[in-house]
Amino acid sequence: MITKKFVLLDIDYITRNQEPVVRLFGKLLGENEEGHIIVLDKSFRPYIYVVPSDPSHIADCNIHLSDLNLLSVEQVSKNDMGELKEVLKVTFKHPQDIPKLREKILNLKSVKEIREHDIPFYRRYIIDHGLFPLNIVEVQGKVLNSARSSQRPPKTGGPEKSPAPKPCIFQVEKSPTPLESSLPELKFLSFDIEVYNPRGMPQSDLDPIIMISFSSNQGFRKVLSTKNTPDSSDPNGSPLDFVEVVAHEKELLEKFVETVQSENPDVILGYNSDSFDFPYICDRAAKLGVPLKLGIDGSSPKFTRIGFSNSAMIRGRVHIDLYSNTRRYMHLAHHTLERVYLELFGEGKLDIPGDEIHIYWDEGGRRLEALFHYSLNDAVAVTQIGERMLPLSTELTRIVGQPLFDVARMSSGRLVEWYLIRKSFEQGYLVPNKPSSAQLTRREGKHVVGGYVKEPVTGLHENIVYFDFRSLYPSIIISKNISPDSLTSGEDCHISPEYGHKFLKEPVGFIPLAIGQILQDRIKIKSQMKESRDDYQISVLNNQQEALKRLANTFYGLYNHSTFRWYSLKCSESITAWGRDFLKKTMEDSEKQGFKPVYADTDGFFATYVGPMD
DNA sequence: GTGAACCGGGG
DNA sequence: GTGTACGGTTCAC
Repeated sequence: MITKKFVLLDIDYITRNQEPVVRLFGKLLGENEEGHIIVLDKSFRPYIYVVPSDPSHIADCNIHLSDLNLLSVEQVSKNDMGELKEVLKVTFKHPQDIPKLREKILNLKSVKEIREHDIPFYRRYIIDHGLFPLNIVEVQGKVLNSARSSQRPPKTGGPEKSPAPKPCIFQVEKSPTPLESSLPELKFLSFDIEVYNPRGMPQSDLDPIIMISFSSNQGFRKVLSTKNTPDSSDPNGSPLDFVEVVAHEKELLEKFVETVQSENPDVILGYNSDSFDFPYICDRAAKLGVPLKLGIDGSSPKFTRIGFSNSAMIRGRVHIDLYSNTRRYMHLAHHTLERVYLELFGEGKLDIPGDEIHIYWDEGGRRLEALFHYSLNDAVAVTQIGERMLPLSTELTRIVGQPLFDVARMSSGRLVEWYLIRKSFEQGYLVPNKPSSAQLTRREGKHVVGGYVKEPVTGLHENIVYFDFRSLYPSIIISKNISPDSLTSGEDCHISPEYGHKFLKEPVGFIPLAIGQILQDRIKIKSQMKESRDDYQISVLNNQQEALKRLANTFYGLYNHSTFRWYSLKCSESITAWGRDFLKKTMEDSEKQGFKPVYADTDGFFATYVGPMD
């Protein structure tokens, strides 16, 4: 058996002989290795948990299940909200059997509820195998094809470029194992398209793509264009060395594909590329008959629905639309590429008004040259923004353990949820179900009293100090053991102010345990940062601790998010009650120390220092 | 005031 | 795809 090591970039499954085959896509590591690997694993099957109506007659439940076309049913013990339960682990032949059969199973009289029936198969796979995307994975098995073919499509002119090696296809024979992780450098390629738009916003059935520009984090820069500036002796050359002229739009798209293949990036970056660039490219390529073999497996982009919008997936690579990141993490009124660039780098970006692009194009000469610069500049700006924003997403990926593609598109609440789903697996807990629409309506109707507000004392205050409580909420959850599985009606417990909700002192609840681990990891990383002398390592560690901080601070508030699987009104009310209690008590204490609070709102308060009282 | 509808960003 | 965002603002009554 051969061993291969790679960085896990992407995961999916395909169906072969009606059976699921998981594919792990990675960037190869190690001596004499380059390029990408596709690992095939045929050994994993989907499953759900079934909670019986009558635990003492769990065998009846098993009999009823045997009528369905299942692979196996097995009795297991799981912790459900602090209570140990005997449940059935029901294994199916194919992931798509689950939506087909779960209603039938739920409707069986002997079945009380079904759990973990909505975990996508690829996510289940990496959780159950202990794999983390962007970490190093080792597999043992055999190479199915290691073709290092140097064939390339017929040349259409332009500078010579070495083709990327074809991916190594590998059959797993032993379960993949994660290795000690360090983050290998990822190659990313940004791109941006320009479209001829005499009627305002372009329409993909009418308006051609005229330019595509590229920028990588390894210095590659290029603009492909279907028009040249006239002041060049060579009709195919250009006075600008980064411009490559092609004959027509079809060739432009073919060159686009070739460039992605030869640059062979791990990550593809765009700005609004989920809803503009990729849909537009796909429409034009379909119209002109250009195969968009952008994926590692030669596949074309696929669009997956996330909410009401689509996301473009390039299989085996990671396509990230930085617009979603800037909207999530930068609090600006607008998130145009120009505005975001200004905010991050403090300088303006070369800009051409969108509706004038066709004018610059038609006019040619200096105007066209400006358009070349503008287009390249956009791609370069995307690379720079990526270099600034991605480290947080890559570390969140390695902590939460979901693919970078998903992590880059998830709210921090969802990140926490997937972090907890993995923790549930590790600790033998059953994951709570997503709320039904009826539960959602009920939850949305309930409102929790917010934080304490002290109206500001008017006037100009000097010697202002701010007492910040935001970071205190995680500590409240831990110190009061606020967790749905800790709720009790017994004795010897933490009792929340105002509401009197009771929480067990022991054992540590599922959520407080998770937050505790996050905070401990963060402390450990911070001390490693102090010891390290390696700048790259320090920056990675810093991103890790930032990611952990983000996760820890997200927990507060989640108990009151209607879609959160661990939603709990009692937990939510108790946090704010203890929060108000702490805030008021600390304000009182501060007055004893010579401070005078002038304004307070939920997370903290402002005070002036007036000197010690006599 | 309140709930529904719309919008973002891209050329 | 073991699927269906989100939060802020404006609109219509």
